[in-house]
Order: sequence, then C-alpha cells, then structure tokens
Amino acid sequence: MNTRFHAKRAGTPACVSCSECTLRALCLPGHLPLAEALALERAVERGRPLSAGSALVHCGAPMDALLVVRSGSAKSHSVTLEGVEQVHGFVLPGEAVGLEGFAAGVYSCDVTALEPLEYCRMPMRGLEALIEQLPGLRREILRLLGGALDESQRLRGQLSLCDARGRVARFLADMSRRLARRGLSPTEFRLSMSRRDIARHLGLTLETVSRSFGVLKREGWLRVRARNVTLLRPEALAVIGGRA
Amino acid sequence: MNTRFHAKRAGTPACVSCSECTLRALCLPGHLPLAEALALERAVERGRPLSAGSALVHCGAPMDALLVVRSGSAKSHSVTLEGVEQVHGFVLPGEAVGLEGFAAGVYSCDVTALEPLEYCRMPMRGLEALIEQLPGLRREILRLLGGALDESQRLRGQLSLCDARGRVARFLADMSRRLARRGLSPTEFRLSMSRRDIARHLGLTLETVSRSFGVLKREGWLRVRARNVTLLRPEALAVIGGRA
DNA sequence: CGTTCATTTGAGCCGACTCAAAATGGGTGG
DNA sequence: CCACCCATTTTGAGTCGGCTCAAATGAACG
Repeated sequence: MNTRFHAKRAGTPACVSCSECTLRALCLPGHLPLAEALALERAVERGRPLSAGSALVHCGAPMDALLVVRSGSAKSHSVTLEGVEQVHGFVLPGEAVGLEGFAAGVYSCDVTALEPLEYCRMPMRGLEALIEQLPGLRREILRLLGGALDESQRLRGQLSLCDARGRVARFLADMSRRLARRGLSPTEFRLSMSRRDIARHLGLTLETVSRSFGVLKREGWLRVRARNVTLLRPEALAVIGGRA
Repeated sequence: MNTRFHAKRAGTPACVSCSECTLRALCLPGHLPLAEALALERAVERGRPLSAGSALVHCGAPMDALLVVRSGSAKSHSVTLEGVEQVHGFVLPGEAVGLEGFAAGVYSCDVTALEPLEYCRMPMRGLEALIEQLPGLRREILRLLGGALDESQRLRGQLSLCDARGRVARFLADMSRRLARRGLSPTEFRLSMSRRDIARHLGLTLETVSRSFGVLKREGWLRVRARNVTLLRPEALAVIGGRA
C-alpha cells in the first residue's frame, strides 16, 4: 500500500513529547491547560508501529488503554452476526480510537490500519487516575465522546437523506475538512481506503461508489485517478446530493 | 394523545427519592454504590411535567443539566440545513436525554415529548462536582456515553444492511427489548410515535413503514391496529430482514 | 514482464420513492 | 351517547435509483 501521502506526517522521530508533537493541537493535550497536558504526557506511551492490515484493537478485547493515531490511518469496523462487514468510520492522525469501548470496558469493534501507522497509548489505569485529578481532561474526554456521538447521529441522518452521489460528495468533503485541520492539502489527497471500505461506510455497494466518483468527475467537482483525488470546488461539495 | 399505556409508570407521586423510584435499576443510581447514589440523589431535581409536543431541550440551548426521562416518552430529532427533520431516536423512561450536548456544552438536537412526560434534572454544576468526587458516577457517565455511541454506530450499520421490512422489524424488536427492561409487556404495547417519526428514524418514507407493518402482519409476525402492536414471535423478529 | 487485486463499466431487475386517493380512528362538541 | 371532523394511516399505480451479476480495464508489486 502506498504511504507517500502520509509520510510527511509519519516522519516524526521515535521519541517525541506531546508538547513537541505536530499533532498537539488536534490531540487531547491541545485543549488542556499546560499543567494538565504535562501530567497527561507522563501517562502516555508510544505504541510500536503497525503495518497496513494489522489491528490496533480487536473486537471483544478489554479496553486497557485509550489510543490515539499519530500517523497513518485506520478503519473502525465490525462484523454482523450474518458475517457482513460494516465500516463505522475512518481514523486520521490526532483522532482517538475505540471510544465505544467505554460502554462495557471492552472494545466493540475492530480497528485496522489502512497503511503503516503509529499511535500513542494512555493505559486506562493511569488515565482513570488522571481523569479524577484533572478537571480539564475530564471535560475533554466527555467532549470527545459527545462529539463522536453527535457525529455518528448526524452521519446516520445524512445517509438516509442523501442519494449515492451526495453521500460520496459529503464523504469527500468531510475528508477534505479533516485533512485541512491537520495542515494537509484539502484539495489534493490520496484515499487510504478501498472503494469497498467507502461503500460499506456509506451503505452502498462498491460499484455504486465507483459510479458516483465517475458522476462527480463528469460534473466537474473533482479529478480522480484511482485513489488520488483532487477536489475542484471543496466548499460546494458538502451541500450537494439528492434528497437533502 | 392516548396516555393509558404509560400511565402505570406515570402514576408515581410527585415527590420520590431515587432510592424509592421504580426506575432506579435503569437510571444512573442503579449502577452506583449506595453512598454515591445518595450523594447523587441530593443533586437531582424534579422537572415539571410536560405535555405532548413540548420540548425537553432545544437545539442550541446551553446544556445546563443532564436530564433523565421518568415517565412518558420523547423523540430526539434535529432539522437539516435543507429543512428536513431527522429523528435520532426515541427516549424511554430511565434513559438520558441529549448526551451529544457534552460535545460543545450546547444541545445539538431537540428533544420533544411524544406524550405527557415527567423527568429528573441533574444540574451540570453540581454534576461536575460529583463526577470529580464519585468514581462510580464517573465510570457510569462514560459507560452511558460509550453505550450511546456504540448503539448509534450499530444502528447505522443495520440501516444500510437491512431492507425496509427488516428495519421495521428490528425497530419493533428493539422497542420490545427496552420495554421489557422496564417491566412492561414486551409483546403488547402502544407506540407513542407516529409512522412519520418511525420513518424518519429508519430512513424510510411513512408509506413504506406502513407497508412494512402490513407485510409483517401478513407474514404472521405481529398484529397491528393503528399504534397498538402485538408481537407474536419477538425473539425471531430481531434477526429477519433483507440484506442482513 | 507477468500476476493479482482493485476499479471501472455495462445490462437488467427489484424495491423504495412519489403522487394520489380512500379508510380508519381519536377527539370534540352537540 | 352519537355524529362529525380532522389527522393519521393504509392502499394503489407508476417511476427511478441502486443492486446484482458479469466482463473489461487499470494499477501495484514482485
């Protein structure tokens, strides 16, 4: 799998403190007062780098740490009783992984690297103690969870209200926005996930996703060549799409 | 609007402590050690009863309290930029309201009573202090949020994987399960929401929902007369449905 | 350079949507 | 208690978008 796109980010040296991390503003410490950020930093471990296709967390495994992706990207997914994969979402650098685990202390989905990936771990034991001591961290964790919930609900609404073309358009607009927050180009990027992953995230078939890319291209919204995308009018992209 | 169904529950006298509340086991205190439950109880206020159609919380209003429905039911919904309503979910007695508000300290959806409704309030100020002091409550709040997130993601998957008949079937199975937890009949109940609300929750049109009820009835899964439903094989209902 | 997997493109079908009309039922006032 | 009225729900007919199955093209990697 091609990693050139995220390589700029991944090139961080092995040992980096949170305060020096390029992701600081996006990660937990970015919203904390300095004293709290330093305390949190002492509880953070560095996970060993993973290759594409390996798992950050397994469904059913005890949630022993809160993970944040440092470089690379991942998909959060699960398998229904009938054996069909559903993709809950994609994780970009600075984003937390497996928050649903708070429900039962056990991860309820798999998270799999889509390309070579690095991450940080905050072991739950230490984290719980810190949550008790640091009001800012407490608020931040709740903010994180509330945000994930809100986003999930909102996305669900969009899925029912949009036709295929609109879903793909919004998906791309969302990626663009999130990449921009990380200082990467919002208009030109490489998707790390397959059409099949996108399809299973958007509730479509991969053929329909592919066709939608084609339609958007023909309509002049973007250029596509395989996984490389160039958005031509990213602002407008977020508001197109069938029924809503 | 007919309230007979929930009236059994609603008949609680005006002043009830958490420890005496029939919902105790379903509500926050049910999962807390006794000492913590008592501390929490002192922070709980009783909201004044609402009539059908009035709002528990308004989208955009500051989240000044955590609300739990005590009797009756509500729908959590929002309106897209295009003016289309999307129904995020339905709230039953013992369930918390507006958890997405933790994201920004502001409610991001409306919650509207579907029938006469009573609720409890835990003002945020006091709650935050308690969260600091009570480890059990801390864990419980995280559990609540994680559970809501997990459920939302799982539901989204089901919506894309199921055909209309399956979505309605799972919706009914879910209601049945939740009613059973409250000690009510899992097989015979009255839906407090309209077909339109159900449709907007499941990403369908109200005509399709109505037709799906018809199909399920004809297939012998249930009896329906208007909003009154009798499930004939509730266990099996959860696993039927088109693509998954 | 060849193999393998991902993606694109095509043809035909089915289910959910739209528009429209009839029927049911809950609530109100005589 | 009954009759009426309104909103909700049901039912019908026709269309269209996304799915399925199938084949061709393109990209990545050894």
